[in-house]
Amino acid sequence: MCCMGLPPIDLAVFHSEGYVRKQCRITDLWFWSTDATRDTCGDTSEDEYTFIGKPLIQGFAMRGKALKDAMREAFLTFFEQVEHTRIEPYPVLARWRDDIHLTIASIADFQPHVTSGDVEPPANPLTISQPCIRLTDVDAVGRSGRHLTTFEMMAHHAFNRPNDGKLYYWMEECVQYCHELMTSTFGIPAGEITYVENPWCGGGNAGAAVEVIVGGLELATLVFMNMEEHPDGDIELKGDRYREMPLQIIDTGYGLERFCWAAAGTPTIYEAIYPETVAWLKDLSGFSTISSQWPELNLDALLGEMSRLNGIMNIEPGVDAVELRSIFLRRLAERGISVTSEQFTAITEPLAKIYAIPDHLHALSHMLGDGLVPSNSKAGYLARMLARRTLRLRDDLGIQVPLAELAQHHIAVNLDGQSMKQTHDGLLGILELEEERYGEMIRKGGNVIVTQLKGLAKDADTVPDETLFHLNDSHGLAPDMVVALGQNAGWTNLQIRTGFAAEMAERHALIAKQAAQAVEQKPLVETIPQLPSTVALYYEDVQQREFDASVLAVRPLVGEDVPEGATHAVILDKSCFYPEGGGQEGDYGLLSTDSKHLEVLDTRKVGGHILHLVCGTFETGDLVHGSIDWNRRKQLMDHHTAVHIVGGAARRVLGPHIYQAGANKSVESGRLDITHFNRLSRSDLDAIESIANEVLGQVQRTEKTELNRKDADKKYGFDLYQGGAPKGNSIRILRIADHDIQACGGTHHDEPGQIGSIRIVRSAAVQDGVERLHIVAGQAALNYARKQDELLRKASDVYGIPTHDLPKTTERFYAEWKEQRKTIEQLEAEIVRLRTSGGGSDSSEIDGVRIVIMEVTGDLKKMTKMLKELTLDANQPTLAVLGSREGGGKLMIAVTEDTVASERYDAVALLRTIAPHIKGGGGGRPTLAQGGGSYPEGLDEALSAARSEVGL
RNA sequence: GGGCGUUUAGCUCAGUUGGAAGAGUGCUUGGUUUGCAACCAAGAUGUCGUGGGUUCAAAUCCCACAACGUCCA
Repeated sequence: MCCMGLPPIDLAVFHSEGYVRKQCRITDLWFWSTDATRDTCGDTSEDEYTFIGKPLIQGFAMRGKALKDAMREAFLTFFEQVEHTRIEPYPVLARWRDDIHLTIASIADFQPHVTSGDVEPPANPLTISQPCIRLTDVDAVGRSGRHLTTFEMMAHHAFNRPNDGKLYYWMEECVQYCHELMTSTFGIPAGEITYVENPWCGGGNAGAAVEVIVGGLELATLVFMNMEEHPDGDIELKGDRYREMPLQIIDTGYGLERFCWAAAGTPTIYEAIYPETVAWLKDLSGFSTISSQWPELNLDALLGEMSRLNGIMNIEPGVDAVELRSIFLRRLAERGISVTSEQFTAITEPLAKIYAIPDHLHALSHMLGDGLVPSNSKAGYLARMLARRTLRLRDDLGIQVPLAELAQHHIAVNLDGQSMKQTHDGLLGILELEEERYGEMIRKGGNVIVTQLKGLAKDADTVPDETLFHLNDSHGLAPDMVVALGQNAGWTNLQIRTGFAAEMAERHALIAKQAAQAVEQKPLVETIPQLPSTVALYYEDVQQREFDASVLAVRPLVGEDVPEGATHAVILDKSCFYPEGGGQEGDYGLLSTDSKHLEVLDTRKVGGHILHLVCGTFETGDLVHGSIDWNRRKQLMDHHTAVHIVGGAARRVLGPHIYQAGANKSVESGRLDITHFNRLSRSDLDAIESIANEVLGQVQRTEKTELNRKDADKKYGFDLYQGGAPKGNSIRILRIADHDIQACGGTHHDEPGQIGSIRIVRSAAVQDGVERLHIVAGQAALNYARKQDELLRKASDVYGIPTHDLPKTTERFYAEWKEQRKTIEQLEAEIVRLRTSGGGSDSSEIDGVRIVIMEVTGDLKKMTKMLKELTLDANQPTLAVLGSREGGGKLMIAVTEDTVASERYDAVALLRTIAPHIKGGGGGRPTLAQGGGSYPEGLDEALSAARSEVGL
């Protein structure tokens, strides 16, 4: 993280408050402290937490939600008093971004468009308390005493543009605000604060930064982001080159929960922010009875020391648990806390789980509250992972409370009054479903484990690594679950090999790294010269079909993804050809001059230019007349507007979590992918379809407006970006009454009624948590209906019945077919019996073995049935040779097992001798051989060869 | 977005090297029992997910599709 090479941060505020600049003897970082003798920066392996049992922030006696609320309010109020505008937090699902799923910091709200300078911030300067979720340290939550997956980042931001004379404040004022907040609002003595200079870089940006350390805990970071990565940059940091950027951003982050902890002085952060849930879970899990076994043990002292130790020990992930325990025991003993290994385990293990649960519930409630649907990919997977972790923690603790009930309790206590997009019942319903699916996984897992372990000796003590990897990756069974379930199933000595967890994590990291290598796509044309952007006529009038324009450039096509026959891209000064985008396919049509007509095979967009893909060229400066294939365009518009209407209808029928996960509109049909936690039934589809068609009649006109992003966000929120995050500052918004409002660059009908009708043909699961609706509208709907009719007609014509009798008749035919097939099999067997039992020419006997050599009809399957009749009766030792002329000739030979017949005859050897007569081969077991050939005419010879072979 | 797995009787699942589709449970009938549970005996139930391919022969090998599940980004 550290990038050296920046000048010292020497501010007047430091000097006036009595701070001196020193270098840390452990980290080498420069820091400011009022204590001239201090030689560590405050955040090192030698700086212990000093606030545990001795709160450093005064005046906040409450705990839990009340503490967080008070702390947040104090922070925001302070910055409002110094001219910052308070803004509402953004969702934890970062739907305005396509590079991250979750909001990981307050600055994430303003990336990438505000931080790049393209979009105005909602206020400037501003203050916010942004709920964030980071899952990278999920393993440490509960164990370390301080890690959280979900936290609020309190912040003050300023976006300066010194070139435009817009300078709000920079380092000096920023640190001054911070210092005043810490010392006056929160009453922290200046001597307890160290300001550490530690430059920051990440995500293509960099800048000087100051960490604010209080009592060994980093409470805040102040970043002065003023550089961006650039190959020609004149500042080198950590091997990358940076240059100054026009925007200079104050990016701060104050950890709300850490402030709460420093104010409460509790042994761990969890007791400060989730005291009710922790107490409840202790109760439910019977923790108090465990800890009361040892009345001589001071639990608070133990936990406090644990947190202090955790704070200074940088525990690498994957450190062996046994080793870690011995380190802790040794160091606790050094501090005068005597605890046995048994006591340590009995107390810390359940407690770590109790602490993690409210944290996970908090993150989960935020995510689901924002309308996320759990699934097995993308952001949904993160929610499922948290839900399953919580369930396992709960099960490990032996708590028998449904997940939904835990969440309900958590929300009532910790998230009261929080506005959520998802309904309360919807959220609990999703959790019930998740618990059901988890239970199902465990149940199936038991079977899978037994099957996988079958080859393993019952007294084995380890499971092969490959088996553990496989069970984890393919069946979701974590190694410790495998061991536990395996022990129940009889492998009582099983244990997890030391160091296995770390190896599995490494292996996953390696796989992820390999997968990260992106495939670069070749551009459509080599270069586009400096030209004005093409004027898009289709926005002014979606009905316009013809236009005149002049040719600005013609470029040969080089990309691979071009329509067949297209050789060149024509760029015009204006066009009403819609280029492929937003899931809507490009227009086709014609470009012509007086002497030349070129068919437009597809239309694309590169930058601000519309590329008409044609076979042939024009001269630059030619005046062309363009006309679009209107039937195609009309159909594409039908589907596009219909997709929006169906999306709105689905939201009304299924709930607020319905979000567009993708869409495509072609001439044949429209496709809409929506997020939902269950498969859709036909009656769901019917309900959506009905509402969609009602909208066609009710909404007279669609409303198309263009807003800048700041106003669009404010007016409509982030549901606008269902079709993906748009790039520019200007956003086109399509509003279909209150039914559906989206940012969309496609072409849409002014009057929805022009679509005619909408049919939802079917739904398919494109991935877990995402349903794909296939939609036909307008002419395509009519075509679809006709095609369906035709299918029905053709099917019923086969039977010669009216179409409404089709289901009944088909059912009857199928039942009869099954029955008759059975009868035929029985009859065939009967024929064989008759031909062989009567002692006819097909059957004879040699020394107590019945010999049956005969030609039959049928394939190998039927012949097998016949052979069964002949050779399965041990009381009648038999050698049977059957031949058929089907499919090039088939031969099958069987002898009754474990009888004199099988002793005397070898079916495979006999087959090999006679098969050449039908020019074939085959094989099998000594009691059953089968083969085939390519010369059915030789069957008679083959059978007589068999006769002479056995001596008939 | 990438990886992996599963799909066989109503249900839960076996099926080894490609060579005669199985078990447990449930079901039907009969027996035993005061009744239930249990037990004994006999029996029925299969588009081996769908569609192609390889092969004399495919539940098994290959390809595509579908449904379901799972790990990771």
